[in-house]
Amino acid sequence: MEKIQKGEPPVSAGSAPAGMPHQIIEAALVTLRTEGFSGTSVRAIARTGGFNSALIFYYFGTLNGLLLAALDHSSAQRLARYQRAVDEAETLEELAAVALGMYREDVRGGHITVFSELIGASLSHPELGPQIVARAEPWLDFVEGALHKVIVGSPYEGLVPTREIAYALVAFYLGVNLLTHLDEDNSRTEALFALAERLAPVVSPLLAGSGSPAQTEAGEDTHRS
Amino acid sequence: MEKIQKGEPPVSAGSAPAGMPHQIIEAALVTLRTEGFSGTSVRAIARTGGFNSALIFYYFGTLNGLLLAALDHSSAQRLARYQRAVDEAETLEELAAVALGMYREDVRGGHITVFSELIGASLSHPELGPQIVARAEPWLDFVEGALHKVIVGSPYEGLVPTREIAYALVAFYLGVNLLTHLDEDNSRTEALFALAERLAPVVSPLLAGSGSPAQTEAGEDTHRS
DNA sequence: GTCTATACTTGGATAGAC
DNA sequence: GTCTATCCAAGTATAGAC
Repeated sequence: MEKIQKGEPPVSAGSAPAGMPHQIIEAALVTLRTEGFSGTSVRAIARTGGFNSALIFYYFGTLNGLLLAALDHSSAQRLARYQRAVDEAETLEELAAVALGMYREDVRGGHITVFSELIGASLSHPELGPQIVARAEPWLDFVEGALHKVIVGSPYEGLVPTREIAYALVAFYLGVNLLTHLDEDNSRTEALFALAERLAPVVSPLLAGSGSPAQTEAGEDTHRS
Repeated sequence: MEKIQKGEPPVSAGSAPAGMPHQIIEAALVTLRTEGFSGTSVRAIARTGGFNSALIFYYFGTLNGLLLAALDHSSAQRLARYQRAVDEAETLEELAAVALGMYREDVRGGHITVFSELIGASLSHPELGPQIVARAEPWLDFVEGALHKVIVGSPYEGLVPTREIAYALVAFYLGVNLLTHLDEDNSRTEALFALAERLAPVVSPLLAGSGSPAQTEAGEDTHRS
């Protein structure tokens, strides 16, 4: 019903570049970035890539299938690259710099745009929702790993709910990207990252082990559970 | 060309409830929430509201015109209500509680969904972008005002770039809402707000005037600029 | 002021020729 | 494997009857 039945085409989401399927994925990404989700029709993608629209159904079965494959493709590439950058960073300052670099690249390349578009789309196409959630999970792991790097060894180790904070950061990153695309000049977001860079050297020594972390000095912890 | 030319209909975006136009706006909001942007066609709205689709063009000229009017309507209502709630809050703890209440209400009512949908849409319909930006501005002011309430009188007064932080908070709120709609169970976001409520009593005393704000105690400020 | 009918365009998807 | 031709559903918008 919702599966392709003809000849079992050779591609399942997230494979290596290989001829026509790869060309189609690239065309889908370009279209998604330049036309947005609602402009990304089968016909538009085919026009962008200069191939016939029937090929999309031959290789990916449905338009959504292609879109998810395209998301996997761009996601896997970026995740691997960013992971390397984070691995090399040691201090909070360096991590902030890495984040700024990621952000700039994502804005220029429109990568997050693709993700945001599909999230927006999944609001109206509920069948996409779970698929998108699954694809956000690796990014949560990624951010959580980066958090661990700066927390381990500090007095806050074990006290900070890194999962929750990772979730918050991903949400923030997504929202910033959405808002950035509305403003033609990105001055506000740039100001934000500049602020983060200015703040990092201030927060850093705290992590290095200065004082007692989560301790209410006033006797105010009335309701604990 | 892009303006209505027939009879200069009596509604311009953001007016008070009045018969048919108001009924159309309500139908548009319901459709936006239940079907998402790409499901919110003229026909779908008319079906939802039980009126003829031609009325949309009569009263609002174009579908986008209606959508923006609908956004104005829901936005103005919520802003006024939330402003009252913030006015009554005094401490950081109370503000966190207010934020949680806003969030829960926005999720249930799908208000932010509407906003997110239109932001997503403006990626593919660039002509919408500036209109959406303009409609985000009052919310920035709102959040900045709330920030001032907690900062004034603290040692951080004048040091904290409230505008940037307001921007960050709005972005975060938007991202959280997007992600929330993907997860059928909102446990993660709830955990996040619970964290904020637990954290507020910790941060609060700092604002009350404990120590020097931006001062590295370790001799580690090697690179300042 | 409100609705019916319809013109026109574009969308996803398939069948079958090459 | 790739392309042409086509079906059918849905979209925006308008003209004109009531």
